[in-house]
Amino acid sequence: MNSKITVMLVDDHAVVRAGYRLLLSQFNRIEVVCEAERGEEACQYYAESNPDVVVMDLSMPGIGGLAAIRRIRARDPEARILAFSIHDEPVYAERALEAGASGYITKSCAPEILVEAVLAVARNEHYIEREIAQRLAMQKISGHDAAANLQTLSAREFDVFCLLARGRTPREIAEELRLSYKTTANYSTLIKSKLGVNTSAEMARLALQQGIFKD
Amino acid sequence: MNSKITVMLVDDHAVVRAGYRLLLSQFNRIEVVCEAERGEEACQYYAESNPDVVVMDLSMPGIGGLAAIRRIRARDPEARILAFSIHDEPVYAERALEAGASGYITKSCAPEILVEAVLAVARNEHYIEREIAQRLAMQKISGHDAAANLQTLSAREFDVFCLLARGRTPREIAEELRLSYKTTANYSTLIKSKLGVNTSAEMARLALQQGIFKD
DNA sequence: GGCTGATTCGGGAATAATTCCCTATGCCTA
DNA sequence: TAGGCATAGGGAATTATTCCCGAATCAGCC
Repeated sequence: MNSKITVMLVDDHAVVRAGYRLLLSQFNRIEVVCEAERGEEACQYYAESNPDVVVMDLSMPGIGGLAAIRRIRARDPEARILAFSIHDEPVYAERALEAGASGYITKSCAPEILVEAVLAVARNEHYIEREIAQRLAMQKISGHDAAANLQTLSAREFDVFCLLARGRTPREIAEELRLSYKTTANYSTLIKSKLGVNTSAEMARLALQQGIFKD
Repeated sequence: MNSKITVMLVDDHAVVRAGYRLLLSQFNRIEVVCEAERGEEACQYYAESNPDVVVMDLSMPGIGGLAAIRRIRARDPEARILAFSIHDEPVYAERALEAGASGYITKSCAPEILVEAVLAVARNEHYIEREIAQRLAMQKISGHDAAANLQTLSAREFDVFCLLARGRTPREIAEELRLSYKTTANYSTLIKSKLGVNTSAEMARLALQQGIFKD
């Protein structure tokens, strides 16, 4: 394999894409052969241009980056995809790798890291940004994944969860459910710990993501 | 003025900055003379290198892009600043222009638009991305109510609001924005009172309703 | 029946967060 | 140049949160 590493860029921001293209093109072992700005396009173009490496942004309109990763990998289990995201929360890396990405780096990284990661993924290696990898490892030990853990809530816990997510305070909930304020306060702590969140704002977002409320 | 247009890039993502530099450097009328990765740096470097145009990302740690715009304009009312943001919600454009930016474009735009905008701002013109301008205009006409309370927040208050709504605690926000924990705690109370909410969960729902986050 | 385990409910006490009030600085405008 | 905001934070009283604990209830199951 003496030929160049061919790369497809997937990012909904055209300027950003143009920047990466220039950045990668400085290395003559790398050639950007294709760009896509949405997940659907990425799947289609992948089949056509069959690049060695896909550099995939995760947050895009339409089917997101994760779905695109899954779809590409379903058709070609050998596909090597580098997730390139603005999010430095380990949960995003987790999802990307589960979906079939070979690597995960954030846009906060140094330019060299992007190149390094592309080369690593092209060599069929995994590449996860150092800091994220560490935080992921820490989480694995204490193990929590909020959405999955929603199911672990008991009936009563779920009642309290809904009200907390809707913006009620433990005091108000106690009155509404005719419980002691101590009870709801204790539930609040317990629920947060079960879901692996720190604030009621996170509960609200979780509830909305899970479609527990209509608005 | 036959000389080049000098540009300072401000963005906390090093890769992204490197990409823009390459992108802009393709046009020989433009020269990137300076980069900064935080608002504080931007203010300092502006005074030193005195560029024709500042391309400023809005979301950065420390003093955000808005504060940096304000600070630079306070010292040099002639400063020409192009806000360059990932947010396509009109409220962000509004705030940037209020702060003294001459233009507002998003990272979703085509590469040519960035160059076009830089050139326009250098000519002392205003440049607002078409779609954003239209949506801003529509909002002005229909005089939005729900967002009315949000508009009463000051720039800094809005920063803190966004982070609270995203589930950060005042402690975390203090660290992120390099403020005293007392300050963010006080802001938290003030914001809740201004918005007429009691909990961070309500803030999260408000923010989602207003489309301040996409997920 | 009696045993086990989960769920529900709440008290006590230490710790942390929230709130209200106040100060101080810088900047902007009248 | 005085007044008004926006910003930043200290002090102190009040509340909330958290962790640890005990008790009742109810289920299923030898």
